[in-house]
Amino acid sequence: MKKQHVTIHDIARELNISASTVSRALQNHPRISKATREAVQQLALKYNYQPNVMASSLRKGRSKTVGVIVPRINRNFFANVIGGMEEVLTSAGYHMIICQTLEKVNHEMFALRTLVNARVDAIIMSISMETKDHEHIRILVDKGIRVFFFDRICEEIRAGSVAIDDRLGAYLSVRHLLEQGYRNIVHVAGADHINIYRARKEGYLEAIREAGIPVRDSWIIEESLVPEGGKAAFQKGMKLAPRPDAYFCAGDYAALGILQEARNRGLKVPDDLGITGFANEPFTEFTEPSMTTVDQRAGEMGVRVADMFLKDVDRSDEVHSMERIMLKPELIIRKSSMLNK
Amino acid sequence: MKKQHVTIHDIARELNISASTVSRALQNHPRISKATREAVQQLALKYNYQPNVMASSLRKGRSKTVGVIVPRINRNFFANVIGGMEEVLTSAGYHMIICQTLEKVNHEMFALRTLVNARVDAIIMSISMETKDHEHIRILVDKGIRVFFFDRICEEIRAGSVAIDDRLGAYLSVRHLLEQGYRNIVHVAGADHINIYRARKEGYLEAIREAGIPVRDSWIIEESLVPEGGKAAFQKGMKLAPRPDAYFCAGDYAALGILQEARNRGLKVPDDLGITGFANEPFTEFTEPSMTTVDQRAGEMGVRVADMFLKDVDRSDEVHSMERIMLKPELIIRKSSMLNK
DNA sequence: CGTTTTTGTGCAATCGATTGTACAAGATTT
DNA sequence: AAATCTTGTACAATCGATTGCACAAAAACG
Repeated sequence: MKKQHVTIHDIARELNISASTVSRALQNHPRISKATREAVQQLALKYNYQPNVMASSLRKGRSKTVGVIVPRINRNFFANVIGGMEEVLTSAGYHMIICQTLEKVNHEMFALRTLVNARVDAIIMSISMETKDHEHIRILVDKGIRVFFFDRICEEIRAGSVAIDDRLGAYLSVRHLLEQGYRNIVHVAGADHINIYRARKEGYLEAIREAGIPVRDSWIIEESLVPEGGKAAFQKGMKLAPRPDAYFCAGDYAALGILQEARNRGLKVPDDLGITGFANEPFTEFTEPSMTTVDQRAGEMGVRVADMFLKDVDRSDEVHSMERIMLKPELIIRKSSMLNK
Repeated sequence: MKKQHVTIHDIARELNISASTVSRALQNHPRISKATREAVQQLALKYNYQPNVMASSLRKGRSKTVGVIVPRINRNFFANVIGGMEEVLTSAGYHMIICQTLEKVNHEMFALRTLVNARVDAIIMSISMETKDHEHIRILVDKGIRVFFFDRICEEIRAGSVAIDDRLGAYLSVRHLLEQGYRNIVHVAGADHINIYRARKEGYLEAIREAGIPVRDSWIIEESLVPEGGKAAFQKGMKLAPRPDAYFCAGDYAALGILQEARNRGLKVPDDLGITGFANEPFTEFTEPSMTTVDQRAGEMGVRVADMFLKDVDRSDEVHSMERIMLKPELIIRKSSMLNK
């Protein structure tokens, strides 16, 4: 096991110059003579010198690291966002430290603390399901820590964010159902305190109103957006009058539950029942029938929020941006909503 | 914007003691009097003191950070492994820096360099598809950098690893097909230089041999394990005699391609054709018919490899472990392979 | 009571890179 | 030729935490 790392001091010693000269030579400082500069750079290359990031970070007060907080890494959407961020950040010389909250607010607070503690240059996050109060985030923003949100953003806090237009996505989806001829459309909604679910509900309402259909509160069923939630919603839907002929779900997994339950009850999709989901989870392409859903452009979202951070980094600390980007969602029409009339 | 961080010097000044005493007090050094210790700890609490990780890392020569290299973060399997690692590492006070190779060997080399450069305490990786030569990894191991592999391990290098028993998984899957009465089983294989695909092929061969069926090379079709690869394999299969009655695919996406192509050709699954995949991708549960596959225990794999690292960290540098853990895969039997004879 | 041991704390160096300032030698100006 | 400017480099402080060593004061010992 050899000495692990070459330092500027090693190079300095070998060339009989000072470490500061080496440091400057490596940065192409104009005051360093061409001869010295070249000698240093050559030797650095020869020894494959790599600056110690920790030392440099300590001195410069920035770590070239971005903290990322997501509810779950293994959720397709988040994994895709992270993938997008990674490509951008890595090529800009940044690292990502990733934490998951598992939807718990105390995990979220812990993650924030450790990231601040690690002196990350920014935190990019999507808030947990449990997070209703945002004080723990606001405190950091007030301290001058750069925070960016994606997807599940927090409107009360002055911070940059990237999300898709959930309202539009929902609106397009419901309008599509209406165009197909479905009339009695139930909305299986997510928790109302999360902005994205609220926006989806609003998009639903907008489309329904626009079609001149009266809005009935009992047609909005809030459930956990998992297959079981979908099944529960289906049960509740069975008791409604008139009988629903379509379900617009705020999540694909809930839509899947509806699909399964409909099959169990002998209802044919899409003929007896139209179903649309939200998120374009990979499985939606392969269900029988394949499922209409809304793509959230996860990869692009990651790229955009990472870009936003990078643009911001270069500015002075005082003008921390708070641009709010909204991506257009894409309605993916598949068989579960195609009435061939 | 307030001063961002409290340091031991701030605490020292306030208590009129030296920074070194503060440092020791915080570490519960026995030489520090109870009175001082308590005063320091109280003040630290009051100001919410958090040690500067970079400073401490620089001094101690370890960063409390683990580098993770995966082909793609957004692949379900890898996202799950990472999720498992995260839970273990975070609660042990470690961070994860994540890099993806996108299956490119030059990305892999770049990631290794930046991670070494970031002074991570270990690198946990799954090698890229393109990686055939392992010198760039061996060099690091020889330098004393701790490397652990998971899933796509590199047998030539002395390093700890966690993988599932791919051979067994394949064997169980093919034996299951045989038990169901399928005889002419084609194997859609992955790239042979990747250990896991080789192992799956061997498992297939073992089951076939055990059943007393002659092994025919043309029945092993190497393809890219995506739906299109599956379709291509299906085409090739159509030309074989006798006609295959089942496909064991080294990946779920290829199995999906076969399923789709079979449907296009009017073949009924599982009656006319049995299909099994590998990986237990989420969608396999929802295809029609649902797909038999092998679960790779991704989350557990992440937990185990992270644990292996943690156990190793505490030991002296000289006895770097190279335990090789093999997890038992789980055959998930679903409809695509259930001949109800 | 003098000597040894223990206890509690501070000093200063260290990790490696960065950067303001100083300073000498050479180049340019007047 | 003296004064000024430019060029090239080194010194030393800094970022914040850690740690070997020194040393004084207190305690324990013979």
